[in-house]
Amino acid sequence: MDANYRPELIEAEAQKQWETDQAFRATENDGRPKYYCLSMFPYPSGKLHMGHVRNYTIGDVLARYHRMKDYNVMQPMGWDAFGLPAENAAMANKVAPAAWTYANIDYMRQQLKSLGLAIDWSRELATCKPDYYRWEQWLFTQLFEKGLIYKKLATVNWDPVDHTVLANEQVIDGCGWRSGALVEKRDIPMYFFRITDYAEELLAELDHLPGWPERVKTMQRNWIGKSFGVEIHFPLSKPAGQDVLKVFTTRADTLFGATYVAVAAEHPLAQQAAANNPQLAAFINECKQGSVAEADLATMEKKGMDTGLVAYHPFTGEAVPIWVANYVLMGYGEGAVMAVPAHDERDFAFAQKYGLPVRAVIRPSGEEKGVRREAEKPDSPHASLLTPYTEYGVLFDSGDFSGRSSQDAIEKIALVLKGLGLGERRTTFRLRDWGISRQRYWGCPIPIVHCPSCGDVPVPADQLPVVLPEDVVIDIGSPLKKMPEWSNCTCPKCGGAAERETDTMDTFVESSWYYARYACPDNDQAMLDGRANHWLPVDQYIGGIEHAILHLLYARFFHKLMRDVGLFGAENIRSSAGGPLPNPPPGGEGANAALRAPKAIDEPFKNLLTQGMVVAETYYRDLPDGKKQWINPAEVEVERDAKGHIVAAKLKSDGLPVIIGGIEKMSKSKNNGVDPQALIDQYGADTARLFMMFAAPPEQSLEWSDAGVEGAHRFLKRLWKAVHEHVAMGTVAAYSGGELSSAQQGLRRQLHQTIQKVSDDIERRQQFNTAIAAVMELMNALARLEGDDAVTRGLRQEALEAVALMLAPMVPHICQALLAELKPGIAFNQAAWPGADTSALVQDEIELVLQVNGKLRGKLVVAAGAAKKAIEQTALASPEAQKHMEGKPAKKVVVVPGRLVNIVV
RNA sequence: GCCCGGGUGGUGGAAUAGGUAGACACAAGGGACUUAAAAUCCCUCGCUCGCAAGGGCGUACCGGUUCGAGUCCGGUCCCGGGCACCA
Repeated sequence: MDANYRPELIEAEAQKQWETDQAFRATENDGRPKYYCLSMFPYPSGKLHMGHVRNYTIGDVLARYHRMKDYNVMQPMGWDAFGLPAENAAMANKVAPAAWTYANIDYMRQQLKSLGLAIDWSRELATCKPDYYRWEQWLFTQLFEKGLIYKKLATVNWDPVDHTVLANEQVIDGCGWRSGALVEKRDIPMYFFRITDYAEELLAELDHLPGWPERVKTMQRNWIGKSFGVEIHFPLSKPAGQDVLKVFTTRADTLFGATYVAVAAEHPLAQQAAANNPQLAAFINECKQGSVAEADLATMEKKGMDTGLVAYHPFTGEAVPIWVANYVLMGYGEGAVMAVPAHDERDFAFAQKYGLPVRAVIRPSGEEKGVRREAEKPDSPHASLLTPYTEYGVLFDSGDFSGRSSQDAIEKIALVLKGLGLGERRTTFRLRDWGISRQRYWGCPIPIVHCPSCGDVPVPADQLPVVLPEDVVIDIGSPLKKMPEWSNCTCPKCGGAAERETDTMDTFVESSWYYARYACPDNDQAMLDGRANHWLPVDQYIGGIEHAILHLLYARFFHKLMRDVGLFGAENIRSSAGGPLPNPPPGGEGANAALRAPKAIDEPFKNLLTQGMVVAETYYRDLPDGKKQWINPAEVEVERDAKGHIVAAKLKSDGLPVIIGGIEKMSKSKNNGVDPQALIDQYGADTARLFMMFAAPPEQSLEWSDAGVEGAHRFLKRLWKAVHEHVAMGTVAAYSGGELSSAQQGLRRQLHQTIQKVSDDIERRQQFNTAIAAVMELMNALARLEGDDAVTRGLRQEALEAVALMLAPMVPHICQALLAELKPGIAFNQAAWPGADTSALVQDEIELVLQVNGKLRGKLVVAAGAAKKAIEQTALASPEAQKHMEGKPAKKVVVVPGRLVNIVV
């Protein structure tokens, strides 16, 4: 055995062996229980970043741990290969997106391999390859036939200079990132998935996902946003051209406080009023400026204008003005809201700004009386209302409904409105249908042919895939729209001249089903086969918390779509290409979960671990053109104050100051990434893995610092040295029984406690930093164990074997090498996880904490099985207790078994 | 703006069901070894009063519940994630 730890040698050797042995290949015909461990696949952006290293190490620890626990583990890897960055890179470097992407994949695959991940590479897939997206197109045509996909107008960011649609991230302060032009909203036709048909099920199934973090489920619930409200019709006068103006509200109890109605700029009423009102037309035009992102809409200044039209209150018949407001969105509900300034923050601010009346109709209910400000008293003049009262309460000034509670009034008002034909109860969802059309090139072509006589015709299965041409030149806009040789075709239905759809799909579509395709990536006859039934659901999914809503919701939705197309049924073993579909379930798509397949197949991810982000300090300098030059932390030297806080920073190369930009997620745009390759090259993969797992628990965000890496590396060196020194004295069998001194007994107890803790930390808590800390403590204790007698050496052998096994999921290369020295001939990949010897855990005396009035005053040693009463006596008699009780009698004595005694005087 | 998290020593973090706050590391300081340095090993290390023994304070801030609160409840501030075309 080499006296020195040489990661570059042992890692290369171990990886080579795993590759020749095909050690991580997963097969279905295996008697053991399956464990499908999946980390979110990477976008091939160029090289791995720290977030990847963290994500894949976490996944690998869990995969390797379960492998040692005798599960049939499948851990695949692939590439989320379509997307915007490839087009940007193409423009910047004059390379085709495909070539750029494939080169990145090759580089990053080699990087992943150098991390020593237990991946079954035979299942690798890339979403930009026709043999993958072909099935996405096939599913699209199936859903299209079933009516689960439809076309409608949707609003996008339009760059009027570049004549192109911009992604939200390409809009900076309302302007196009390249052209700098003021962005406009524009309506274009797009295809939509009817995710709202599944809203009920997507919501309800969250209650059956105990393996998901509560916060993710909460976020999804809020996103789906089921709300019970009332649709209210405000009658219109004849010139308005319509009979009623429909609004939706969850607060029908405030109806008598409605003092105006606000409609979206795109609302037909607004359009109509603008026809002979140039000022209004100008305002509506102004509303068209800016991005479509909700964060921008919600934070912009609330503006509005009176249309001059009025609607009539459904109960009082009073005329209320109709305003156009930029905060009302056409896409939500009816594109119109009733405004109740007295009981809604936003309406209140708007009314204040434009001098609209405020009419209070809800006051706090009895028990809360007197808590509220004077201004909210029912008899105070409305003008003095300082803040709106937005809680539920009791109605007043509300006709027959006065005196009712809010909840009661909502029911009653809905009922009366219904009787009048002026509204009814309605359940709505915040969730909107998923628009998937993208006016971009580097994505999966939408398999639709536009025929002048047949309309939108899905491409038949035998003509799939619609292949995306890869040899193209990119400038602004999609080249597909300028390639008649690609888009001209014949109609599959009538054979006449037709044109292909030139939009591609949202890249979230590819990532919504890749987890299933890993089961059978080689099947060229069907999207999925029986192997998907074997492996699904994913037992453990690991990925960034930033995917908590969109990706995870879309993947859940797709799972249900695939189920309802019959891909998980018994019949899915036959070719699904071109085959007949099972009948759609009766009564709509979302309504009949009970009629469907067993629960297990309703959700794709059984357990979810959301890792926090890897963040780092950012630094920049302002450039003369107003832009920022971001500087990598590696090029910056920081100055700290006496307390260690960063006070100033300067560039190493010129010594001049740079601006500290705060801590942010590592990203290319902020140039604050730390290249993991340098770390791996210098210290080896095991050090990188160990540091990543030790620095923070997986769910927390991890602030990067180079300093800790050294420590991780030193620990591995100490571990290597400890094994080397032990092995150099000759082989010895692990301790298996016999008399032990109390120090030996103590060490052996710690060893088996550590085994217990590490198992629990990895399996249940998924908190690897404390598992590693426990092993470090054990190693520190082992270093203090003196003696070279046979028993001590046997004990050391037992401990070192266990340490090598316990650390194997985190640092597999070194553990394989150490185990080979400790137990020559052992097959590392068949090594089993160690079990704790419970007989070693027994203690006959335990230490308790002694408190007087909740303050720590001393310690007590009592027999392990001592009765509460006896412990109480011992505690009261102890000198520490006597001293701090100052002669006063004990009012109460709290004994927490195994923990503490608290004497209250 | 809305939804979801987080805030503990100089730093990363620990405290798992309300029960010893600071495990394990990093950095720093001191020492040993060395001609010297690196490496390695040993010691100190929340703040504060005290020669010491031993006190007091302390988990962003304010208040509450409890014998006991980093942990639970109410409010405030700050930081991060998401907001439907970044992935």
